[in-house]
Amino acid sequence: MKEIKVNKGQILQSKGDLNTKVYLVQSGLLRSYSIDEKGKEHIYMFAPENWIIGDSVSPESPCDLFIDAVEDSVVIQTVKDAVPVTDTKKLIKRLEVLQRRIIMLMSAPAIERYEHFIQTYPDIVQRVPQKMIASYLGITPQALSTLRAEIARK
Amino acid sequence: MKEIKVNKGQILQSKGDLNTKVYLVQSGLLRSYSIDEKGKEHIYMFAPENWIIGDSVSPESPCDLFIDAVEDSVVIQTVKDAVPVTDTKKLIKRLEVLQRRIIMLMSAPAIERYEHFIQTYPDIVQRVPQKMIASYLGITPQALSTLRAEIARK
DNA sequence: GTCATTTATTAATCTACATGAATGCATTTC
DNA sequence: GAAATGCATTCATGTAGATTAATAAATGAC
Repeated sequence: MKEIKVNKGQILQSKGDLNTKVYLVQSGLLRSYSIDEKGKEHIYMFAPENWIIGDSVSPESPCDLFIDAVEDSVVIQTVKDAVPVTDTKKLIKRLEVLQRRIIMLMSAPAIERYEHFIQTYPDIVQRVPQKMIASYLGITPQALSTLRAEIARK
Repeated sequence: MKEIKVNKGQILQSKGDLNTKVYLVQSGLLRSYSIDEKGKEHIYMFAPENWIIGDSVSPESPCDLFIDAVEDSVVIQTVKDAVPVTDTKKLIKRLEVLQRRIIMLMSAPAIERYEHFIQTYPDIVQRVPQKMIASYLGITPQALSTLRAEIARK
C-alpha cells in the first residue's frame, strides 16, 4: 500500500501483466480499457477521485485491461486481497452499474446511451476528450459527433 | 431463507418489485432479463444449478429485472443481506464475467460473441431455446440463425 | 391423434453505425 | 511563432444486424 504520482498518459498496467494491483484514486482521473485485434481502444471505466480501479481477474492470471492516467493523478496502490475486505457494499454498487451498462449496450441506441452517460457522469464529460466518451459508449468519435449535432439541432 | 419449487415459465420477480430476494438454484435453470420500451426481452444472465441470481439493486429500490424459470426448478430464497457475507470471492468472479461481457459487447461481432458463449456455457446451449441465446448475445433470433448457418457452411 | 402455439429458418428490405478521407481548430513541441 | 500532432466535424460509402414476412418444423394442449 503506497502512494504514487502518475503523469497524464502514464500507463499503470498493461494487458497481460501478472500480479496486478488495485488503485484508489486520490486526485486526478484514471481509465481502464482493452485494445482489440484491430488496435481499437474500448474504455471499460473511468475512475475520478475516490474511485477504485483495477482489473477484475485474480492476481495470478494475466490481466485483460490497460490502465492509464487521463490527468496527472495521485493514487494509492494496494494488493488485491486488501480490497474485498474493505468494502463489500462498494462491490455490490459496482455490480449494479455493470448490470445497467450491459442492459443499455444490448437494448438502447447510441443516442440514449450518450444521454444516460452525461446525466450520470456530468463531471467526467467535462474532463475527457470526446473520443474517450465515444469509446466508453461503444461507438466511433465520428458517430458521437454526428449524434451530438442532431441533439443540438433540436 | 426457504426452499421454493418453481414451474417452468413461472415468474419469481418482476421489474419494479421492492424488497427483492436472491435465489440460489438447487436444480433447474433460471434467467433474469429486462424488457425494453418496445417490449423486447434482453437476457442478463442464466443461472443453472449452484448459481446465485438476483437483481443488483438495494432491497429498497425498485428492481430492473424480471426473473423466471426456464426449467422446473428448486431454489433457495434468501434476503440480500445474507449473501455478501457468504462469499466475496463469488462477487469478484462475477465482476470478472461482467467485465468480459461488456468488452465483448463493445468490441466483438455477434459471431465471436456466439462462439465465446458456446465455449463458455456448453451445457446451457443444450438447455435453452436458441432465441434465448440470441437474446443473451444482444441479437435477434433471425440473426443468430443466419450466423449459425454460416458457421455450418464452413 | 389433431389442432394450436411456439420456435427456427430463409429471404428482401431497411437503418444505425463503421470506415475512410478531407478540413479546420486547438495544443503541444522545439 | 512555425511546424507538427491530436481532436472534432462533415461527408460519401460500406456493412452488420434489425425488421418484416412467409414457411417449415417442433412442441404442447385437449
